[in-house]
Parts: sequence; C-alpha cells; structure tokens
Amino acid sequence: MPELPEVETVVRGLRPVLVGRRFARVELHREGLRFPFPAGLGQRLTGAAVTGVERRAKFGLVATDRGDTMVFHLGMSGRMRLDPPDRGKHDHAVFTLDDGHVVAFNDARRFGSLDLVATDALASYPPLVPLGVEPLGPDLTPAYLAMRFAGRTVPVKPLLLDQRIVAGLGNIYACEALFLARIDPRRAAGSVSRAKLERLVPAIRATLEASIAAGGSSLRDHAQVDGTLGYFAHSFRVYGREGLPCPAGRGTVRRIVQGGRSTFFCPAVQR
DNA sequence: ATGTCCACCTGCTGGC
DNA sequence: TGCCAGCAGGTGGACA
Repeated sequence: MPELPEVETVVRGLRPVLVGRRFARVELHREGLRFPFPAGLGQRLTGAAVTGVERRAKFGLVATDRGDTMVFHLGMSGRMRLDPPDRGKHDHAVFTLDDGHVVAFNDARRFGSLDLVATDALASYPPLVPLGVEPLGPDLTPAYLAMRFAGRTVPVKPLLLDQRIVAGLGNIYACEALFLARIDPRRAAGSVSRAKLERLVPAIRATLEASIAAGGSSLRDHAQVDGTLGYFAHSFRVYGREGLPCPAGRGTVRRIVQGGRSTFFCPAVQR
C-alpha cells in the first residue's frame, strides 16, 4: 500500500484521532517487525499525550508530550486500523486511547517498523538523515534533479526510487510520473534532458497530489485510516496495465523488470 | 562511490 | 476441496 500519498493519508487520518489524547494502553503482540521494537516502548508511551502527527518521506511521526516521537514505517503491507471490529491476525501493536478509541498497527508481511526517538534528536535519527528532498516541497526542482542525476548511468526509473534523492516516491508513482513526463524509464538518469526534467517535476507533484486527493476523500468514511480506499479509488495510467492500450492513444503498455521491480510504461510515448 | 542482486515475510491469483 | 509458481505499494545489506 504505502507510498507517500498513502502515508500522508494515514497521517491525516490519525491526526484528529490522536492529537490531544493520551495512550491509556499499549499492547505489543510480538518483539518487533523489520527491526526489534525499542526497549520500553510500551512503558514510555503509556500515559503520554500526543502533541502532533506528521510525515517525513514514507515515515509517520507521532510526537508526545514526554519528549519522545514514535516513528512508524508501513513497509509493503502496513496499515493503521481505527477501532478495529475484531482482533486482526496481524495487529502487532495496539494503542488504546484515553477516550476509548483504538488504533492497531497491522502488517502482514512485517516489513514495517516502529521506533521511539527523542524528539530533539529526530534530525539525527539515522533512518531520516540520508533522505532526499520532499517531492511536494520547494526543494524538488529540475536543477536539483539535474545535479543528482549527473553522471549516473542507472536507468532513471530505479533512481527515482532511491529515497536519498526524492524521498517518498515508490514503484507505482515513479512509473506514473515518468509516463506523465513522457520519459523512457530505461534511459540513463544522467542522460535525461533538461527539458524532460522540467516536465518530470510537475509530473511527480501532480501524480502524488491526485493520489492524496483520492485518499483524502476516502477519509469521509472515518474508519479508513489505512488509505486502502484511496488506493483502489485511484486509477493508474500505466501501473499494472501490461498489454492494455496506452491511455495517450498510441501503443501498448509494456512491463519490464528493473532492479527486481516491475516497471510499466508506453514505449511509443515515453522516449 | 556506483551498480546489481538478494533477503526479509505473508497472502493472493491463476494455471494445472 | 489441492499444489505450485509468480507476483505484490519497501528497504537494507552484501558483493564486485
């Protein structure tokens, strides 16, 4: 599920539920996910009040009034279930709030993570340090991409997945943005023309913003903090559409594998 | 440094 | 109802 738009949707869904509330109870149903949970996670959170819920790249940040920030990553299959009607098979961490609401971190594949960091040390928290620019922020510019792509021979598509360059893009939206910008995903990153980079930046933004808008609308159904509805509601132009006609009206969508991941594109449109 | 490949884990789908 | 291969939105580590 989770690329930047899905994490943003989760964060926006959690914020009104969590901010101003205290954790009355924290249950951990295993030792960890991708990494072990930090020592004392439950004790350190229990009784703490949430002061803010933010996103950085694909990380969710839940700040408390005790000087700690809970950092979560949803991996490939992570979801936050709000007031789950049942005990989910993969509800690994369950947070009960002082008003009775419950948030369950559910993650079948367990590629997600959950950590607790001193808020004043967040900037030096190792997983956040190497991250590149936020794609929806002011720092993503054609000049920035030109600088980061210079001399790189890797195809541009896998390089867009490198969180040290653009933080938050994932496999779906990298494919979609390259289609919008009419860039061949196989092209060496360093050889992408300035004109194409000028198209790529707005393509990335438009793709992510459209998806956030779709996810955001699913929040009307306020039990949906997992972004699932928005995910399905979003219609992809090339992702997952191998063999189907290109939405630009010429050619057929192809699927190739780059760096072990599927890339979908239209060779007739993307050069 | 850069590029390439693999591992981590469960669930689902489609073919036989 | 079965079995198996292949696929999935991410990332960190090993290796040349």
